[in-house]
Amino acid sequence: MKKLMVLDGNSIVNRAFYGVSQNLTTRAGQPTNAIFGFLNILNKLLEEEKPDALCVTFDRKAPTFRHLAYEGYKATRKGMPDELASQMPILKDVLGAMNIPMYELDGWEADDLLGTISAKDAAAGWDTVVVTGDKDSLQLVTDRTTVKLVSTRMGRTTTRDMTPEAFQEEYGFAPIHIIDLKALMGDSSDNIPGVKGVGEKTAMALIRRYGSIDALYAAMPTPEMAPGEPAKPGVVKKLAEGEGDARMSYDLATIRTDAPIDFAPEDNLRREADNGRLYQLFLDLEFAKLIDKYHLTAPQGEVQAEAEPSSEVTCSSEVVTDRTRAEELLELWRKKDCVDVLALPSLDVVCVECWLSESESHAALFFSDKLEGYNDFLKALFAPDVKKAAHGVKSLCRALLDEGITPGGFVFDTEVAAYLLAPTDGSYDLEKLGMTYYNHQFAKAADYLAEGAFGPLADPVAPTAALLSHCALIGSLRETLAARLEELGMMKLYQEIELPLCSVLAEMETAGFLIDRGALVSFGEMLSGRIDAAQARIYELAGETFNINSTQQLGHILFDKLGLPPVKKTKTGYSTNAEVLDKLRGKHPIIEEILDYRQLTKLKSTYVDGLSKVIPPDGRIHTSFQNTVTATGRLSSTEPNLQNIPVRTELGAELRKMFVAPAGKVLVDADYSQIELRLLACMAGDRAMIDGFNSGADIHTITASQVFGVSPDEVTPLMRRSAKAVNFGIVYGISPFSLSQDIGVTVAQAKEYMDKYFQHYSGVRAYMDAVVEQAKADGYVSTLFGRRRWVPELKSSNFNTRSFGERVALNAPIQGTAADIIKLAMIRVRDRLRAEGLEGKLVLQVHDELIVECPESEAETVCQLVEEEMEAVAALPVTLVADTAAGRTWAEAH
DNA sequence: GAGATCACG
DNA sequence: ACGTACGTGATCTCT
Repeated sequence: MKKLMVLDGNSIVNRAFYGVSQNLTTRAGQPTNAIFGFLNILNKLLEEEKPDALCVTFDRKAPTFRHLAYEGYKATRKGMPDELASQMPILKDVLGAMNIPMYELDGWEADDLLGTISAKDAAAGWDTVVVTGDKDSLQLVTDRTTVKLVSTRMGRTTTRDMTPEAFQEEYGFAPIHIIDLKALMGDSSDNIPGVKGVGEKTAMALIRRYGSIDALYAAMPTPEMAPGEPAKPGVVKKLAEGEGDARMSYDLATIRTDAPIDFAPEDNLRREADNGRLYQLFLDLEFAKLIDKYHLTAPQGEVQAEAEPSSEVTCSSEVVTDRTRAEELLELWRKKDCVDVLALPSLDVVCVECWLSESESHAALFFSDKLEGYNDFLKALFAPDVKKAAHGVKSLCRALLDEGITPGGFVFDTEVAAYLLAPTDGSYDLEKLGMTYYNHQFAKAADYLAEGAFGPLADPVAPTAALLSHCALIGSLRETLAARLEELGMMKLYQEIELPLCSVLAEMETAGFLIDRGALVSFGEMLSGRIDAAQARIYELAGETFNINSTQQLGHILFDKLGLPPVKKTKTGYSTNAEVLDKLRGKHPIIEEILDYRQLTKLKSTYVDGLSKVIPPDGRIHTSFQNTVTATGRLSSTEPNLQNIPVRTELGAELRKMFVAPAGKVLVDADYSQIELRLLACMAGDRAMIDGFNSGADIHTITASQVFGVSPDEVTPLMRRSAKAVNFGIVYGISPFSLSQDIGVTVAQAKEYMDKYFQHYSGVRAYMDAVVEQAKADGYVSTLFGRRRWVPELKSSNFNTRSFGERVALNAPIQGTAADIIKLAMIRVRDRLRAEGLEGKLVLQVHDELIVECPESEAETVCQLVEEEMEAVAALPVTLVADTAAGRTWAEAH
């Protein structure tokens, strides 16, 4: 039996577009991710299926005759984003060059073409494999036609073969009856109305039972029949009223098999690609790897020379062992706009590449043990008068500061640039960026980072080659990423915030935060005593010993042995988290003990023991600030995390007394008051909320008074608490359910609070709707400073994923703008401290809070300076307010 | 390595 | 009818 594979072109290209990194582009900025993804999927399918024939269908536009039948049909489908649209003609060129037939027809959708093709195949005695990401096509499944469902998750493509058996297994009825199912439940994405009031559950049950709507309506009761058949009376009523809708929906949901196309399966037999044309296209698309994979060769003649300009580039390199030569090179570099620098974290080895002309580059390597006066060389290279690009400027600055060198002159950071362009990608190794942006596999950094890679016993050839190629890659990325930042309007954010922040962060890390080791130790001893006591009481109450840290064992004791009612389940068993235990409070004395034990062990292991491990001899804890991690633009803090030191409970807050200033100095703590809520007011342009803030009173009380319609002095603590929960929830894209959980009221009450809230803050409601709509159209959201977050989840067909996308779209601009603002404040505070010759230095940032350590004599000046700079970052309809205080310990200053 | 829990804004 | 708040990092258990 011969087999034809037909691809639903639009569906597959969409999967590819949203499944492959948004940042795959050519050097010129033409996006190529959808094409790349499409070809990968195609290759995988060909290997899997080995079909005799192959073709692709594309949509043209919504069918006009259906518009006449039902006006709303397809009206809700949005056009594709520009980044995808620009790839479509190129993709069609590529498929053309691969000699793969394409079918598209004005007024006909891919579905109908797929239906027509599989029908004609079957008539000709062929088998068909329909490949699509769209479940609509499942009705085509027959003994002759398999539908291969493609899904792309996190760059990985998975497929599922739907045969009649597999379909029956999953749905409980035959594939053709999916039409009947849709006739009842409708399909909002295709504007098929279905029967009003009948959802998926009801429809599935009915179709499983009756098979089709014809059979269902044939079984509908006459008035004299007993109630309860074929469904509950309410449903019967809806079915009866909706019969017209059901019949019309049935027609709308039916895929046609009579599209007027000339099609014969044998016209689509696999053919060799047009080598020359495909080579040129892949070259233009910068798909070097695919050229290899398809064994394409350059066409003969002039094209070849033009196609490989890189062959004319000369790269030379040298190992510098002589001071005079080093000086000579430094002098050359001082005249350049930018040189690319790659330094090992140890600073033992440095590679600098410099373009001498358009076609000639030169790299110089420096080894600490081969160049005399190496430290002076580093000092000169990293001075402000040599303009440099590097990958990970913050870490490099930190390493230099630790060597006593004050660095400057960084004009580009490829890591930070790549992060701004794709803040959800997670990591930005040079090797990975080489693949993302140039589709080329570079050597691994591990080759030169390995212990002793350049040691006396090692063969330096491989690590040196890797080092040189990465250094050159920094140069290429610098241009590619700069063009992209410019194009997306992020250059200012990059140059004025992210890049200067690198050295500020490095200084903060180097400064560190002094900790009172003695106090920490005795706090730990106290905790140990209380933990032992709590543990003994728990064993006593449980009647046996067990590992309290194991949720599994704890769940067994609580719910099986002691018979307490399980409140919630997790994937792996009973849930025993604080929320659950809180609900069980009073039901058994062991609960209180466990909560207590949890708090104590958390403090001991994460904080006392955790922090003790990272206190160096100088007594100062040096955290690492991560500036390329969060999706929103915030910083994070690791090894240790100083951004989650306890404060909310009395015992936990004890820890903040151990973060101290040295003798003669104090800590100045400044935090933004309600910055996210203020930003929400500004970005939404909500008059009521703006006025609320500008009145200077407490925002939660104001909100409560407006929402509950009482004067501010009549607001009860409960009213304020509810208003506060709504205020916070709004920023996260809350639902009434979660709000009700949070403040312990019914869902209905929570909904009422939210309705009232939106009545009074109508601008906030309008803003929330607008921001989500905009995000759906653009594929991203942005902050006031232009930082972007891509939100591909909004396109998901999965309700939960899509809802998550909506909440992200609401939250990211607010959280991200706050992050932009405090970053700018950090730069200005550092610059002012320096300009005014003060000794004070930043030691910590905790999202909306800055901590400066300074001499007692500077305390007042620094308080004022920090407050001024933090408040002056942005002039907005609601003024930014920062509260400051000074103290000997963090607890005292906060 | 994944999942559960809990510390922070 | 769904499933239920955004962003992080560290520690512990268990497979």
